[in-house]
Amino acid sequence: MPPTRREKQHAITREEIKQIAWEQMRQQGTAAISLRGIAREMGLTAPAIYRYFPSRDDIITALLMDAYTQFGDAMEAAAQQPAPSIYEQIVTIGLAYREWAVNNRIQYELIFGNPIPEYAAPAELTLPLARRAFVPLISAILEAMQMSDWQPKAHIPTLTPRLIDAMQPRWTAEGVPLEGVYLATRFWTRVHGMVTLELYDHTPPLIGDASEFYRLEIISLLEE
Amino acid sequence: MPPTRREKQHAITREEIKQIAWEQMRQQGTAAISLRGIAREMGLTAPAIYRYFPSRDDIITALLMDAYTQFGDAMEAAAQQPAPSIYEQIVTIGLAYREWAVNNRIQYELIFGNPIPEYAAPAELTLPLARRAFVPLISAILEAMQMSDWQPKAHIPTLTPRLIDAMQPRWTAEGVPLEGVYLATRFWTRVHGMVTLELYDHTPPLIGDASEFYRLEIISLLEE
DNA sequence: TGTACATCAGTGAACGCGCGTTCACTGATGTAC
DNA sequence: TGTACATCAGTGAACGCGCGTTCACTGATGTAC
Repeated sequence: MPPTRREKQHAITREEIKQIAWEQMRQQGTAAISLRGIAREMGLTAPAIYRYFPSRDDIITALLMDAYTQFGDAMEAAAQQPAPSIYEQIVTIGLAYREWAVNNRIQYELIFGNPIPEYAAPAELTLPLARRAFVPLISAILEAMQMSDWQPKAHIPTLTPRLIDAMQPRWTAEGVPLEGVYLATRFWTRVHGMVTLELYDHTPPLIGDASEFYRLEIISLLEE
Repeated sequence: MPPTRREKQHAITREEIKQIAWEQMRQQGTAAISLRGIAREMGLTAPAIYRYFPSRDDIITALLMDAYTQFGDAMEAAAQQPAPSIYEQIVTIGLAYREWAVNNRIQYELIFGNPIPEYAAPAELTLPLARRAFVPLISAILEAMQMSDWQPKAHIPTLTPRLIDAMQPRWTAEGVPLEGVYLATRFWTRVHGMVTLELYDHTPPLIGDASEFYRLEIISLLEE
């Protein structure tokens, strides 16, 4: 059956609550979300919010899931952009990662920044969304590794026995080559470092143009 | 004049307040520091704390300055360790960076993590300490760059006009080569990415042994 | 088309809690003679 | 060495604020006949 007018209105108000919650986080940090504050902003009393969310923590969970979904959408869209080579496709994904983070700062912070005190995300809801968001990057890297003429292959350090022992139990069942995991982790840690230091305004004073620095680094990441 | 007994006791209690504040942050996140909570933990009433700090924000500032000082000490100690080559000295500093962060998680979080809502660090106090902490790394990199046979030189991407334009106004007065700034920023962003993702438990599930992964990356960072 | 009833959005008061800060005070510790 | 006084640590009550959540309720909107 189609949604009734009441159901539509309900969905609209839910959306409005989430938008105001994001605005609060934007202004005061992710931990500053407050149910009473949202109600105040909407011209409602606090208990009214309970018509739309069973508790404050459920609002946070909804925001987190939306953030992951949007992030995953952005990654998938980047992976689907036509690229002349798998090499350039990885660059596209890398650039899209920063692009999304810069344009959705607070969402990025909620996902990867400090956890909110007293709040624990329900893994069964967020983990699948988190996995989905990283699939495009990982499969692009795995695909690239299968090409015999791909440069970076030579630059992956020889994995030490100690690291192999630590990685093996996690990945043999999945049938993923350890070098692929290593490379994906390398990619992610570098990208994440640049993005967070840019968002928290640590690198811009150093290099002025964080976007251009990022671009050069992403390219050189694959030329190594 | 030497400190009196009262002054000594005063300093001890100040120290105790800071220790309990760290413990609070450790358990609930950096934003969870509470003056009343500290007093409660010490078996005092809240106003008693005002004998030792003029306000809650001054406690945070004291913690932040201690954190920067300890961080700087660790960096300087690493730079002073004898190393067979400047290359290995940079590796030592890189390893010391992670070592300090892992052993002083909450201090690292306070310095580089989400800002605390409603709190702004007084730049005139923290900035000099922040600068000092990065001097050892930057001078090591600059020193290494002057060696004609140093490998990484070839792997710094050619800086684009756009990036040069953005960097130049910040550094020409200092007399520092832009490639050095680029390389130091690269080093820091990579190190920071690995460390934060390890601390927030994002990479350990992927690679099992974050310490070993870090070591390989630091080495390959300089071999590139 | 009009009426009777159920559903739902939102209110207002209250609960119990925690927060940073101010203020007038008590009582112990240290200092000067 | 003993006394008078100043200094300082810490108390207890209060201020005004904000928080999430529960509860009995009003009044509007939608539904069934």
